[in-house]
Amino acid sequence: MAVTIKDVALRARVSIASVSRALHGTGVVTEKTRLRVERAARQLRYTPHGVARSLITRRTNTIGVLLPDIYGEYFSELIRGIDRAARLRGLHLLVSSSHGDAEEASLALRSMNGRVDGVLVMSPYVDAQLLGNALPATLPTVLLNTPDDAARAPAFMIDDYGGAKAMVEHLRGLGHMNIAHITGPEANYESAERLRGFRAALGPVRAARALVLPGAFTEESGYLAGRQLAQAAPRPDAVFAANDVMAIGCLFALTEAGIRVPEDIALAGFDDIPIARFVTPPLTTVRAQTTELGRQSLEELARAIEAPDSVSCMKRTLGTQLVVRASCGAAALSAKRKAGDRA
Amino acid sequence: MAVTIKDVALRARVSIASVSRALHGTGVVTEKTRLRVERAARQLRYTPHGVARSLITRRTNTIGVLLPDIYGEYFSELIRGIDRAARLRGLHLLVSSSHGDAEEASLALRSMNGRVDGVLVMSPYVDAQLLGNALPATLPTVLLNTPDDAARAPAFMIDDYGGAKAMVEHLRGLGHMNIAHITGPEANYESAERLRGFRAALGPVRAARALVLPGAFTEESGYLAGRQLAQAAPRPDAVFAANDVMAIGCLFALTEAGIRVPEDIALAGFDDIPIARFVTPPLTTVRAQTTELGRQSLEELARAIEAPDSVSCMKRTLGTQLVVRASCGAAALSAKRKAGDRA
DNA sequence: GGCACACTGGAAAACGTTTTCTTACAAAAG
DNA sequence: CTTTTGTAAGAAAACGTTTTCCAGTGTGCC
Repeated sequence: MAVTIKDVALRARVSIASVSRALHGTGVVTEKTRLRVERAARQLRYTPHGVARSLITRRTNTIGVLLPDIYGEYFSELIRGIDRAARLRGLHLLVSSSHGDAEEASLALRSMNGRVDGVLVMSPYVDAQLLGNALPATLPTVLLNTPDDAARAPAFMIDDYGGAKAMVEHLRGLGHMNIAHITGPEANYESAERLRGFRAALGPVRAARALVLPGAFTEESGYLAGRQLAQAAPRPDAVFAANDVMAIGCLFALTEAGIRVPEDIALAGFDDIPIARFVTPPLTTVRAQTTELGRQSLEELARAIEAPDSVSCMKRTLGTQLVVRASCGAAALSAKRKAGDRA
Repeated sequence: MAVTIKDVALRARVSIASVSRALHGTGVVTEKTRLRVERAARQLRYTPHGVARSLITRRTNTIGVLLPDIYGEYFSELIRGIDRAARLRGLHLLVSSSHGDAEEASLALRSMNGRVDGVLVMSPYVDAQLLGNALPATLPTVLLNTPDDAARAPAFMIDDYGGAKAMVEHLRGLGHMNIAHITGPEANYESAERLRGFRAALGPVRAARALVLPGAFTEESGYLAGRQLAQAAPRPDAVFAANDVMAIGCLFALTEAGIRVPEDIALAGFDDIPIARFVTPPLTTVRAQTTELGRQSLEELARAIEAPDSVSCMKRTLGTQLVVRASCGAAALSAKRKAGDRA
């Protein structure tokens, strides 16, 4: 049986109230009793029972994090941002991932009820509407990259559309005429937005003719798409993959097939994961502020928890940045950038 | 104010006890009252308060995960293994990372007290002894890759020593005489074990002469080591990096310096992260069963929670596997393997 | 020396559940 | 018709804390 506050009180020969006061620093206690309590607590190795504590204080110091997946560098970066900000505020993270459908996500959300002070929800597959029913209206919530029309919670987004558009425009500016696209998973919101940006940059006519290969945000799917590209006739002169890991998988398939990047075909990705600059050739990509997205959304959530009244339901879109490296064939520019890039 | 069981009881005109019985399926209730309760619960959107629930049931269905870091593909893989197994068992994950010193880790552990049913601790920097004081003796614990002499908890390890030794022996077998090593962080247990394996494979004389470059398990540190290697005279004919991301950083630096891999210098890593096979040339590495490590340790913890008496303090070492790809220069063998590798 | 006052520490309520114990009621058996 | 048995539902205890309220003690002032 674990040692409770009662045991400490018994040993220190004081009431449990005094133990609480002495250990927690709150309330006034005599120096003498404080020492007695502290000694007893130390001897018994007493640690307050977190659950009992939060039941009465109505604070768990924990925030729930609902993610579609947890796998790969992208989520690693995101969680890092969340984790850092949480640590800074003394908050813990209750994570829950792999939520294919609304049913599962809803269940996970319900089971978090009363165990967290707020939730951070990233649900690119499921509309926020459906999730709404799962969580009590009072629970502070912040959405990440989640399609939500009737925003009833603050939401943070990456400018998937704008980033993709800018990248494709950049490729066009380099003289590439025939640009292919490797998409993300079908029902994914971000994936759809990036595809939309791709199409917008091409214009309706070219977009209709463009080669669009289905991917799944995985190295494997990028590799398979790369193999298809290697055999395509006519072969596109540029490929824009919806994320970096697919771009890297694709790069490998192309290299394997003897197709040179960027000489024979230009390549670009999205996200700027850390490894992107370390592949050969270094990957031109769209920098999404993934860590920052995690950080900001947690900060906003923390604010919402502190002051539930001032919740603003604002929607904030984080801008992206074109990162030109060698893989797109903008050689001169790339060389110049690269020097500063690692400084 | 959130809706509680009392509100449901009031609305359904039954006692709170009946509400609990009706909703939870336990105990006997009349069909009529069950329906009444269910209707009331639905109308009020009642969700049980997790904290209150676990206070009385003495079950949180949550396990604490203490990691030194959360960043990068390695941890991503590890967490994936843990997460999957946890999901299968209906367990939640309370993660806590970035624990440089024993103080921090100890604090994190204490704050988990009473909020988790057990803890999974990976602490390659801090001896388990020091951690011991932080957690109540009764709390089920499983250690991962943590140095622990007086094992008082089940422990799972990767065979860092054996894997490194096998790899270096492989490199020697290919005819490489002068093999360099890029280490992990200084105080890290796994890093030390891999270095030990490296030295053992070389033998004392060669080991003393070998070039050992300090790294930090990051792409950046691998890149910097690669730059040093490029300028080293005499240049080693093989490099064994203590993990894959450093190997990839190193590969980039070498390529950048016009040094060909594997023609001019052979390269090998450790971990077999997913991206390893997609760099050019594909990376020869030691496959550590990272996901499996996560899975097995969680399963063991779950067992320990179910049956606290049968806790065996066993120490289990997961074997590694040599994955020969092109980067080490074993071209013929590599080609053969590669075909099956992706099948 | 007596009274007010400051201050310390204890008793008890509260948090939202689950579960045990008890009660009430109905049906069956004598 | 009375007693027993069985079942359903309510009352209350329990989980381990924090915190409010109150009592008791000692000190300072008149």
